[in-house]
Order: sequence, then C-alpha cells, then structure tokens
Amino acid sequence: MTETDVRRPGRPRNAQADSAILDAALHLIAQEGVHGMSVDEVAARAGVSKTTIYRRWPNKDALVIEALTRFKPPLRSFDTGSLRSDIERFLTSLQVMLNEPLIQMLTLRILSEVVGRPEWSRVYFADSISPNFTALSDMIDRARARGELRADADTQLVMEIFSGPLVYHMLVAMFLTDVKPFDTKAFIDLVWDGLKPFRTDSSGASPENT
Amino acid sequence: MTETDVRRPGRPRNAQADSAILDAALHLIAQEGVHGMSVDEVAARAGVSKTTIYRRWPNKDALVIEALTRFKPPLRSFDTGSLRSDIERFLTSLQVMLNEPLIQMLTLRILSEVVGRPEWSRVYFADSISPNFTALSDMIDRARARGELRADADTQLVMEIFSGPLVYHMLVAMFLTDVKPFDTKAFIDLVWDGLKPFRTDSSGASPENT
DNA sequence: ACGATACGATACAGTGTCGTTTCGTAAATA
DNA sequence: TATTTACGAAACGACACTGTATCGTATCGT
Repeated sequence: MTETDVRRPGRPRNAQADSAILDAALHLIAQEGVHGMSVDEVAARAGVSKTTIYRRWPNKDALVIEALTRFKPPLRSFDTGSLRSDIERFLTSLQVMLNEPLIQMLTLRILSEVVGRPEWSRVYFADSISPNFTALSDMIDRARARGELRADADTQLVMEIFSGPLVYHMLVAMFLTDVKPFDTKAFIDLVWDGLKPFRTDSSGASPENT
Repeated sequence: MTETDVRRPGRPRNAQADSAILDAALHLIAQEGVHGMSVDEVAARAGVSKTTIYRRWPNKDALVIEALTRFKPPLRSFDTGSLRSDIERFLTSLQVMLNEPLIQMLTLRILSEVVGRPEWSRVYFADSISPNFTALSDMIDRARARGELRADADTQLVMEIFSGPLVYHMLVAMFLTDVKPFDTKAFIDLVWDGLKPFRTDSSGASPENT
C-alpha cells in the first residue's frame, strides 16, 4: 500500500502481466494438471518471458498457489422469502457455474491435487467450499425459522440432499454425450413432496400428477 | 488361452509380479497421480526390477491403462422386494466402498486425468460407472413396476437423488475432520416422505408411516 | 549338461523441466 | 544524459524421467 506512492526508479512492472500469467496458469492447470503444466507453457500462453514470471514468484509452487487462491467460484445466498425459490436460484447459479468447462476441470484437478496436502486443502476449503456451505445453510435456517421445512430434518443432510444430485449429475455428465439436462424445477418438486407414491393429496403443491 | 498349455522353454515369468506391479501402480497413482508416478517407483514398490516391467508392458501408458482397468469397484444390485431396503443396502455398500482411502483418492485422480481423453473416459465409464448405473436403475424400475414409486418421477433424476447426496457427502468429508457420518436410514426417510413440513396427519406421523 | 528365457542391478542416451544467468533493449526517474 | 529497473530471447546446469542396453545370475525345459 505504501509502495504505490513511492515510485521506485527504473521501468515499472507491466501490471497486465500478473493477471495474464495467473490466468494462463489456471487454464493450463485445468487442462494438464499441476504436474503437467510447465512454467515455459505458462510464459508462452501469457505472452511473457519466463524471466518475468520468476521475477514475480520465487518458484512454480508459489505461482500455482496464488493462481488457485485467485480462483473463487462466485456463489451467494438468496433470500426471496420462499425456500423453494431460494434453492431454485441457488441451484441454477450452481449449474451455470459448473457448466463452465474451465471450472469443471479445475475443480476436479484441485480436488485430486489438494488431497493429502493439509495446508492446500484447508485454504481451498475455506475459500471455495465454505462459502457455498454457509450460503446454503443460511437459506435453510431461514426457511426452518419460517416453518417451511420439516422440523426433524437435519441441516447437514438437507444441504447434501439439495447440492448432491446436481453435483453428481454434472460429474457423470462429463462422460456422457446424450445426457438429459438437470431439471432443477422437477428436482425440487420431487424432493419436496417425496418419492413415495401418492395416496391422498396431502398438499396442494403436488406437481400435477395422476 | 492357448499359451497356457504350450510351455515355452526357459525360465517362466513370475506370476506374482504382474499383480504386484499393477497394485503398486494403483497405489502410486492414488498418491501422486499419473504424472507424479514414475516407473522406477513402481518397480521399487512392487519389489521388481524396471526390466521386468518393460518386459510386460511396452510403455508407461499401457501399464497405467491396465492398472486402471483392473480397478473395478464392486457394486451390485439388490432385490429384497422393497425399494427402500434395496436402496439402503446399495448406499451402505457404496459408503463402505468410498470409505477406502485408496478408492477415494483413486477416483478423484481418475476423474481428473480421464477428462479430455475420450478413450480413457469411455473405458472408465463403461467399467466403473455404468455398472453402478444399471444396478441402480434396475432396482428403480422393479420398484416402479411394483408401484412403490411416484409414477411421474424420472428415473435418471431419481438415480441422481439417491446417489448424489452420499457422493457429495464423501467428497466434502475429505476436507472436514469433524463431519457427521452419513445417516443412510435418515436420508432415505427424508427423501421418501419429502422435505415439506407436515400440515395434517394425512399419513402417520413421521418416518414411520406407510 | 545345455540352451533358452526371466530376473536384478546398473548404466546409458534422449528428453523435459526447473530455476538461473547473460545480454541487448525498453521505459521510467533524477 | 545518466541511472535504474523491467523486459524478451536465449542459453545454461542440475536433475528427474522414460525407455533401452548390458551383464551376471537364476530357473525352467530337454
């Protein structure tokens, strides 16, 4: 912060280079993994020289860490007053996010690289997974206070029921060419009313069946 | 097959070496990934010489492919006459399987390595994911024929609802130390009866209704 | 015993990568 | 202009890895 005023002599650093390098690193990590990515490739993709990279980061690991730290999926909480529409918007934004090939592959790469390294794992969880959690649990807690949810439903389990199917869908969809898109509305209806067959119409929210 | 009878002259190959090498390769892939694993490490872990490996496989890729092909999670279909107990047994076996650290990390490694390589992806899907699918869809179709399931529930969506939450749970559990174990029974009850709050006792009371 | 094959240990060539260094040039300040 | 720093291009040393080759030994059939 104090450095911005004190103009050091000599040619200033190219400000665009930093983000160009980090973006290139992220794309290459997504494509080839941390091991498969070379610093030369990062330099070539970013359009800079390798010298420029090593002037900014001491080694490859530091570059990777900063690139991965910069990668934060934009997830937020919704508060429309209705849990069903909150969840619908949340899942829709999650679906849009997971439709990005970069985010898809990057997430898998990070998950597989991060396991077994406590520090990386802690940082990744705190930055990328935890916000997702709190956004979801906030919505659920608000709905529970409004009486929109079964009182005996465990919050963690409800979160897993909401998030799991879509994540699972996107995971297996990567291997299938003719997979049907995830129907968020139908999913919420089904989870809301239950999988059991109807005997009587207990609630008017049933999705127009029989 | 015909080679087993025709005994070639000379010292026969060590039959144990094959599985020792493939096992070593699998463990090393799980720990360090395909790129991180070296053939020398495989040889050292398997207790054989590198010559022995290259006499059996032409290159590293062939070894990796055969090792990954050999890795087939043992999942089967259940037919107890009740969908709820079928699913309960299915999920319990899936949970036991995903509790193995080797299978956990190997699955993530494979997922991240396999994406973008059509042949690998096809083989992995056919060998490891597809059996899971058919086992689950068989159980669901039988239940649907018995009228145990809502008629308007899409099979693919039901499969995702059943499998997704547990897979998601195991995924995030890798980053948490104090996570509650997945309660399969409570999960099935919740999904079966729905998340909506009870208004009148149209059916029994809670999970124990028919 | 003898030939044939497998094995372990080791060395090797070829390649790729990391991180450093050199050098000529560009862009800033004093 | 003189100085100071950043930059690109290129080369470099050190190291790891792949895949091959060599050599002495072990184990099988005949």
